[in-house]
Amino acid sequence: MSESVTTHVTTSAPLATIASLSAHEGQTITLRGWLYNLRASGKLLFPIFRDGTGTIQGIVPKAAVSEEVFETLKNLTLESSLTVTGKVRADSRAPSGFELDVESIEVLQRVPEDTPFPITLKEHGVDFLMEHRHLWLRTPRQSAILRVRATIMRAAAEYFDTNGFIRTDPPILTPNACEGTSELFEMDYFDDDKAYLTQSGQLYIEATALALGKVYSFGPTFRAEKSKTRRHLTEFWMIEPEVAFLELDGLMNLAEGFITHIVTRVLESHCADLKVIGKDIAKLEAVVGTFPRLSYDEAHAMLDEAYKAGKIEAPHKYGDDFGSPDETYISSQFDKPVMIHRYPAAFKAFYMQPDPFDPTKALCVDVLAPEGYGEIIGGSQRIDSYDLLKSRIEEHHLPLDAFQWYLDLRKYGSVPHAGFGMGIERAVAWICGLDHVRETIPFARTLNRIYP
RNA sequence: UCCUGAGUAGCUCAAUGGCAGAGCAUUCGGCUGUUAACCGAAGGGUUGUAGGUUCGAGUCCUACCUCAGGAGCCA
Repeated sequence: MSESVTTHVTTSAPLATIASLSAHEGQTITLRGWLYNLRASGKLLFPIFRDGTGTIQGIVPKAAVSEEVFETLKNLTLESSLTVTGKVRADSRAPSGFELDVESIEVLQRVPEDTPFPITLKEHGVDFLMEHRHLWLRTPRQSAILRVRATIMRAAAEYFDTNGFIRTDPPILTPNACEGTSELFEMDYFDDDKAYLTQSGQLYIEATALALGKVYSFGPTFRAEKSKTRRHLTEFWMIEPEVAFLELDGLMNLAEGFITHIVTRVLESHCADLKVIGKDIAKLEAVVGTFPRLSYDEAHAMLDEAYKAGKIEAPHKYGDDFGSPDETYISSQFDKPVMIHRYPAAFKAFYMQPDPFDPTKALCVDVLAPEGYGEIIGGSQRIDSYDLLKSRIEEHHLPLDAFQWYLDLRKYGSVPHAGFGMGIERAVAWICGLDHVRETIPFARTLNRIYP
């Protein structure tokens, strides 16, 4: 069983973090963290410590420390918590450029031998790793991903905050099934009522946009889709701007500036993390700038040519939505995100404004991430006519009384307005170059897993 | 919901229908510059579950369970 935790620290050396060690060269400092790995070569030990900011290798020659310190470290188990004091020394042999000449160590909690830390440095299967997600998070790659995620979320909010947007978060609990109940999580809401977890705050932020002009929301959303792919979670985070007096072209400019800002921020401070994760930084550097814009018709023509040239297996039928292989082909033709606009209105959401030049098309845009990561942004200009919106609600057999408040927005000073939503996890998967969105969030919720 | 694949030691995987194996992890021993260290040794098994075929099943058959990848749908 586990030994007791002691928190007293007997050293007088100043505390430091591993990420800041370059500023402490030649100094004796104390780190608080965990034992990440331990190699031994007779009377010389090479413990690797981690503290959440990085890892550092310690050097422990038997002759240089007390018998107690040497024996304690020699027999220490992986992921035991500790404080370690030593002198920071530059060393060209070290991956980070620095090593720690250990002077003393204090163990807070020693991991028992009979229950060793389950995540080893060797490979593991997906099921095992997800079952131990709470411990998997400690590995350098997973920690790096979460640091990049935090920057992406901060940069996303920052872009709107510094451009005159007001954050107005919509409710998580919603009263009615807006677009069909099959993909909604349902729950009891007192007495005889039902409530549903939100699958998008869009309708609500249309209301706040008409109150405040430029708004955005940022929070978790839920979809009970029985999707089992590398791009799907049942709970994911979405950031959604909504702007009064904005039309489709302006919306595409907004999306372009938004993504460019996020990528720029990640490149500014996460090259080391991206290297640990294994992402090709050059591919991210190519993203900054203007993005190609294709109409649905142009994208269809591109797929048509690709099929005739034998580059894709199945032909794309004009009038149908693009499938996953179609999107992958289109995005592979560019090294930047691609914006595809003006899809046929027939398979798009009821609230999308028709194109005045071709009412069979909707004024909408999807942004496809490079490298086959699929749709990261979906947005549109919204219908601003009361009569048109009402008839669309009826055509889609949606309950009119549930949308009365939404129709009110077209009754009291309606204006053109537009917005989009970006799924954070897909953006993180693309920017980090991950195989699956389950690694982009601390605890992924998927079709088959809700533990831990 | 549909299609495909996989379940064997704590983990990752081997094993023509014929003795249950390896690497890593753990424990013990060795090694003063290791980078997933290395070398030697030990312990560790209800082969996903239930039935069936067979002299004999991890292996073949049936059903079920779990997981993974994909399709559809979506961010």
